[in-house]
Amino acid sequence: MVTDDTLAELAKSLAHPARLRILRVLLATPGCIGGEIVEAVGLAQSTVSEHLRILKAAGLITGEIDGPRICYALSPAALAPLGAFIDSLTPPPEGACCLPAGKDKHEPL
Amino acid sequence: MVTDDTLAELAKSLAHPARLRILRVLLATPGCIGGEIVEAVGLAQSTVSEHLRILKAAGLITGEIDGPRICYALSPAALAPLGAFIDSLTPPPEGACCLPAGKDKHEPL
DNA sequence: CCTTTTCATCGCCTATCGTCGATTTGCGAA
DNA sequence: TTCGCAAATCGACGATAGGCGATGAAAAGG
Repeated sequence: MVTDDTLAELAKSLAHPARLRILRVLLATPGCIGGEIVEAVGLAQSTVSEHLRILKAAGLITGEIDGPRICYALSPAALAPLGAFIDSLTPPPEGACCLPAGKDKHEPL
Repeated sequence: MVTDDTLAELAKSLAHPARLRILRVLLATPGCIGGEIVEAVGLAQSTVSEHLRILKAAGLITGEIDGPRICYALSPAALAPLGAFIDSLTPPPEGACCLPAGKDKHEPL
């Protein structure tokens, strides 16, 4: 079972344009990149580092030390619960919203 | 094209346990419910109303006026872009993270 | 008409987030 | 050892979000 709290944490980690951009950059870059992420997002190095920390804490990325730099890689599996939740929402309420029977809305007491 | 900003807004609307709970209640309730949502989430009515406003602003739910109450219904289609993004992330970086060739990491300048 | 019910909005307060510059740490190279 | 680079951490700031009670507005029913 995945708690709402866990799901919310996951969603929160995606709830910022800079973090989405980082994920895109990571996805588009096959190998290992270092400070190029900083240039790609256009924010201060410390800010990007903080976003990377958040993504790492959420399990969305992993960081391997590679000499003087750090190698970040995606761990998309961490998002599976969130994807499953979104999928579970997909079934639309086909039976109209309120009491399709007509106008006798809520029975009079 | 869906901008990172749009995606972030979508994710932000999911980034709170109370809102997830509201969506679950809406999903589990076939017809129209009113203030039962307030009881279900266990927060103050004004707080729930605010969360509902956020969900409505994000397009995740719709509200129809039905006499004295409001009929909320899911609009899961709004989440499609976010689901697509998560899907697009799914392909894992199979070619190992950093320079699979071995130890001659970054060529010496 | 007035009453009741239901939801939205308004202030107000606290907690968390996002951002930055500055500093510290870790590692390879000279 | 010392230097320089890359990344993380720290401290501080303003902005935003989340929570509440109180109030307001629309509609059904007597």
